[in-house]
Amino acid sequence: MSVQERKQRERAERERLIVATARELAEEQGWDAVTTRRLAERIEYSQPVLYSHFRGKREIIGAVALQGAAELAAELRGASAEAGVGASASVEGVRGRVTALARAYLDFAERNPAVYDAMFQLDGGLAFAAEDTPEALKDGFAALLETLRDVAGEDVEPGLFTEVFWASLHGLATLTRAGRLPVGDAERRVWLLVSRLAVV
Amino acid sequence: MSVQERKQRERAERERLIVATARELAEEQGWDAVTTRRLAERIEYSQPVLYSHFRGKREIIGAVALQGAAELAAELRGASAEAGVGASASVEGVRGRVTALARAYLDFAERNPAVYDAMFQLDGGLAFAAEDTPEALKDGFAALLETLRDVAGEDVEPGLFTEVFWASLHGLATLTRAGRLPVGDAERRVWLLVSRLAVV
DNA sequence: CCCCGATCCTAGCACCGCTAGACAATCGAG
DNA sequence: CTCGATTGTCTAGCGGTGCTAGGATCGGGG
Repeated sequence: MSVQERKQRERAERERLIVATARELAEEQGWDAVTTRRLAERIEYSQPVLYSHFRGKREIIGAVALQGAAELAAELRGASAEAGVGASASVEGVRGRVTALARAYLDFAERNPAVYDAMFQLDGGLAFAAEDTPEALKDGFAALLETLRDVAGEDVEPGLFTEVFWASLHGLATLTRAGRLPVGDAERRVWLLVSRLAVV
Repeated sequence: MSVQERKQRERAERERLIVATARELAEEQGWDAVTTRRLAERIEYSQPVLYSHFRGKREIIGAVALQGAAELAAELRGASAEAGVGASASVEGVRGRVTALARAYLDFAERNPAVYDAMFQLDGGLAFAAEDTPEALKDGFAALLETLRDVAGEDVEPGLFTEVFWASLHGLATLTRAGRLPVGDAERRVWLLVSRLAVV
């Protein structure tokens, strides 16, 4: 049955190709340019093969979103850990980790605008805050929670605090990218957000 | 020249009808359902008539967005003023006004999801944070600023503070409406945001 | 070796935003 | 009052979209 295994491998490889190509195309020219025709042409197959892997365009967007969520979670953990070496429990140490976390989040959104759109602006058909939420999304939230739980304050649930902090970051990310906020003051906005919301 | 004036009035009336119908249709069935064909059918004209009033669909979305911005600004001022009667300069008074402002903002987004999308999620072809930003949008920001300037704190520019506060509200609004946040805790999130960000 | 099932593509559906050009209604001049 | 010009509106169509039915083709198993 080795031949079937090979086919399965090739099929999985092609699926990765589809997702990667969709992401590339979206980052290059925006999601509007990601049509099933163009996508099919780039992977050098006809349109219908897309539908043998995904139920439709929404599911392709969803796949990109999932991939992005995993990357975002990893980057958030990396940034927090890197900022946490040395003075870990001190006031400056904790605040430094939170600042690094916020910066990493906004940085990700700026460097991967199309992926960020797939995750939060477009309809990728993904469930949130429900029991059938994909693991990668829950893990992204968890990555935030791990650092933010230390600055939620005595009287506030860490989960609730994380939601609010996340929403603030999300607002900054989207409004900045849409040109709704002046570009120069990004760092000052992060400082303000962290210094007010985080309790150390 | 009364006949020309009448025609001009009728034309302006039809333009209002287009915008109002687009808004209705969007609130009823979402912006995806607002196609030029359906919109034309509802106003009982043919498609090309739309293009004699607007450059394209984007401009129609933009018109709905502007209308929404004016309404939002009015509601924000109303909520702040209503909460400000009586104890205006006290600590509880100021915080009450800010809380009312935040609630009014989130309430507007929840009651008018399609209009909110037109303002901030969709491309209505509107400029932001630039010199040619439409008056209604600048006025919306000003409505926030009027109340928030009192809680920015000594060391923080009111404009910067308003940007951050606004971004937080925007994040809460969009994530809530996309089902990305649990529905029950909205009030607690507002309380947390106000009590941490606002300095009294 | 040949058949049959899996795999892929061609062709097409209904819809989209938008526009050219035909047609009708209305206005102003003689 | 008539007639040409202007204004306004509609029909029809273009190139594009997401998606799918049905036929061709290719390769493994009996």
